[in-house]
Amino acid sequence: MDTTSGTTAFEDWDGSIAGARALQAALARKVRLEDDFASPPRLIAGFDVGFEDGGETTRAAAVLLDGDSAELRHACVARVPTSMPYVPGLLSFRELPALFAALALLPETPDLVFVDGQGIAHPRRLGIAAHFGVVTGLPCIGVAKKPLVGTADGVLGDERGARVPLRHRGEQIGWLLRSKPICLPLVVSPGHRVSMTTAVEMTMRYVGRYRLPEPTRQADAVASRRPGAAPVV
DNA sequence: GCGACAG
DNA sequence: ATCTTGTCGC
Repeated sequence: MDTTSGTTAFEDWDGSIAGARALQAALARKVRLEDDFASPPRLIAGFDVGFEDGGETTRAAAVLLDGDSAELRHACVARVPTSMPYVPGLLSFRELPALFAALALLPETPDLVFVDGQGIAHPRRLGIAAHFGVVTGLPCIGVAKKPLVGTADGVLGDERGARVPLRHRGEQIGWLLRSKPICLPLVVSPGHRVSMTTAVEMTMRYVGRYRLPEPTRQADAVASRRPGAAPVV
């Protein structure tokens, strides 16, 4: 895949909002929800996006962590001109170009990827994590801080690891996961080549002492330029 | 028609 | 997402 143009994922897109929704519906059919990745993963990755210049520049962070120890192995940042405004439901059209640029900077291909945002927990089942997975072919999991659509199927427990299905139009599209006591639950959903059950289990597997799982937390720190973030190479 | 709405 | 200080408490 050519990750330099920044438009690779949208070759069939006519540029319209209706066209974007149609493309999502078509790509959603290519999402695979069966586990299909090296398990246990040897190398995992985290992706997140931030902005500069009042939004004119999109900054994407990609980090690589050891799949066993969760130790940080690599961190990089890519910058691309922002090409679209934020439209609820069409986030991937705004942020994917930067994510592809960041992916191209990684020295190795991860076995499993965590993206900040929804997987299939989306109106047309193609949140940014699912879109990224289908286009790159990489196993992906979406970890969002709040839901876009869907309602909790039951009452979420207070203890660490408690989870409840997130449903939409009669089907489970993800989970509400209490990764840490007292904190608001995370919204976890499969993106591509990962099952519903494995999506939550892998997420909890990499949750340390913070609300976000390490891959996403590290990428978030780099993308948001927080002090203490991993030095970018 | 009204309200909601990942980042 | 981003703009921003202090403050309360598991």
